[in-house]
Amino acid sequence: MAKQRNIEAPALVNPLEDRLGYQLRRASALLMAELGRLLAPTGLRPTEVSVLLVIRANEGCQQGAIGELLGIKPTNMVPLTARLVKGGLVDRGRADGRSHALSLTAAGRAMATTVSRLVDQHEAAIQSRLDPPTRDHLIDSLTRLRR
Amino acid sequence: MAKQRNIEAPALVNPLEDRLGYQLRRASALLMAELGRLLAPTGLRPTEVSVLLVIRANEGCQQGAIGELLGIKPTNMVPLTARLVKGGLVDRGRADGRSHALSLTAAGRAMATTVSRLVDQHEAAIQSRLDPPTRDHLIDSLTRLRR
DNA sequence: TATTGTTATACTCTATAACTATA
DNA sequence: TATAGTTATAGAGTATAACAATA
Repeated sequence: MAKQRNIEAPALVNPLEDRLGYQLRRASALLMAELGRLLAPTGLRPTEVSVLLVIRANEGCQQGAIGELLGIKPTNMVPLTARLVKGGLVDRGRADGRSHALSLTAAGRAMATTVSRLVDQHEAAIQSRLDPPTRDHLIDSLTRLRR
Repeated sequence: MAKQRNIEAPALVNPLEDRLGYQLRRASALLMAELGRLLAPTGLRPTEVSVLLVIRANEGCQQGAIGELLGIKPTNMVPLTARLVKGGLVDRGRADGRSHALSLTAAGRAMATTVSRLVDQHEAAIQSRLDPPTRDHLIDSLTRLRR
């Protein structure tokens, strides 16, 4: 006799499907995981990469300013920048007795080029799932959502 | 003499502004934090709430099926459901010697009503920042992004 | 006194590996 | 042998509180 299986196995109703918060969370988690895998060979995590790219765009900026820009608390910026400094990617100059002026080392600039390319590659992969005007509208909506 | 301050204080350039992954992550983090604060008085976290609502919509479903629906690994479903059972919100019946049939207790049903209302309230708050057609388009795009 | 960064610590969510019990 | 659930553990990211050093 046949095994009578899977007749309604994946037939669960998802009551969260039409929630923006839920879809946002799922999509974000998926993309961050993808990006994480893409960045893994560089030894950097997505958050570290974001800090590295902000420093490249703002040579000599302060640690706290980066955190403010990226929504990372001062407390959490400490191990983040420490790891970049330890990895030889970032220099911690002195701006002031109490603040650091962060800049990229030569290795940091090379790494920034590499990871920037990987991020571009990931964005391109996303675009293959979404037509360009939809992508732009999406970015616009998300930015507006955050104010 | 005036203190000559803040002349270029918040003037950092954000090179990630036009990245979908970045905006998605920031928006998601913001919304989840908001929802978390809104849910705090109930003693439940966002993830637990999502499980509770899935059980309400699928009485008697299995633990693993919920995880599959929500993208939560079996390993992580364990403490999640354990906490709901311990809180008297969920009953773990037996479906099979090896699987559990999850259902809501009376308290669980009441709690589901409460948190469902809070989630609705949060979604409404989001909508006030986004016109309805934009919201619908956003949900559609996010859902499509995930396939 | 306010600012910048730091330490210590805890929480939430997720991830891997190895295991038990049942089918 | 495959399936459902579990245990132990680690990691990434974020949070609060208390503190030191400098301005």
